[in-house]
Amino acid sequence: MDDFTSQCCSLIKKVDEILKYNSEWVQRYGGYAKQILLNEDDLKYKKTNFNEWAPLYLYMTIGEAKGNLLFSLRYVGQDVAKLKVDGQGVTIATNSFTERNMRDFGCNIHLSNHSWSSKEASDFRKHFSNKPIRLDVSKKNDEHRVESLLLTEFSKSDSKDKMICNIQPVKFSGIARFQMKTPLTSSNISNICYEKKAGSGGGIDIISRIGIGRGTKLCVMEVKDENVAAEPPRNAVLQGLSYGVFVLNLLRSESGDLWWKIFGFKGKLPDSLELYIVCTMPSSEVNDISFAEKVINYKQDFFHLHYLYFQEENQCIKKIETSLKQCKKKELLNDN
DNA sequence: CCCGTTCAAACACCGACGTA
DNA sequence: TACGTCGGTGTTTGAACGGG
Repeated sequence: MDDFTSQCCSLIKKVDEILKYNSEWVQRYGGYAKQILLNEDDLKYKKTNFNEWAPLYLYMTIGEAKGNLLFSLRYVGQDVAKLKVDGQGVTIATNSFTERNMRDFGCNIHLSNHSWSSKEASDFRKHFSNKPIRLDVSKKNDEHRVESLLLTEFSKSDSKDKMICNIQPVKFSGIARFQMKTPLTSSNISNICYEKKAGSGGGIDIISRIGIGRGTKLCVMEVKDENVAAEPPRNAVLQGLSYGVFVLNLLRSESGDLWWKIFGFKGKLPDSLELYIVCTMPSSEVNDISFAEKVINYKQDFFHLHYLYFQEENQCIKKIETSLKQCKKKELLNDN
């Protein structure tokens, strides 16, 4: 076993112990799952009342999905408004985002429960469809922006202008983008902590389904907005792996079959899972591919390690280099 | 501002594909 | 073989666009 693999194994063991020692998540996440599934039909119905209009995308937190079913509307991954659907129809409110909308996107439209079909709401959508330049120079939100670009790319259902195929992001009820929160903080790999407070743990950047047909696999992607020596790809793999250990524990917990459903699978939870862990970051001059296709056994399940290096251009993902073979386009496979 | 036109999103259906 | 999931195609619907 090479050094990196043994580093992975000791990390898996450590996270496994943390989750065993702090078992309160089992009940907590079981409760989330029941509430989210109870709300599923309501959420789908609410969505039939309006269209998602690029480049504004619908998001929902776990809290919103299990509670009030407010949609978050985001531009380049940043909250710009909340949508509410009730007996009165669809309404949009910018409430606490107004100031940042002005500061970051030059948007001076203030909405407080305006109708989705009102002139004001239409002007608001139009402002963002003109692709406003981010006025804020700090790159604080760049990871959210990059995540959003990747989600838009992976969500495409037409392979003609899709960089890679057979990948679809997991969304609540197939509708709202979300971040799968974990009870772990893993941003510092050498100091993984447990978080009891709901919503305070680290989130899985992108959780997606990969493959075609019955054997479609779940995939945890750890996204970085930079590919620099201080945060090398291997660290992203380790961070993704720590979240992966949580996902497998969740799927093997008493609410595992419910979460399998939430992740968008219609069939039975498999007896043995293959969970893909993908380091997802911008291409560098020499991309680290040393960990590609490593398989690590964990109880009855398996982790598969992969990379996905991308280039962007003009707010779009333009080129992807990946070890995910099942995602490669046919014409590219035949070229070899 | 209204209303017909145009365009993009959503939907319904089904074939391809890969797995149990 | 049966089944689950992605994506292709054609149609419907929601919202933008533009002329008057």
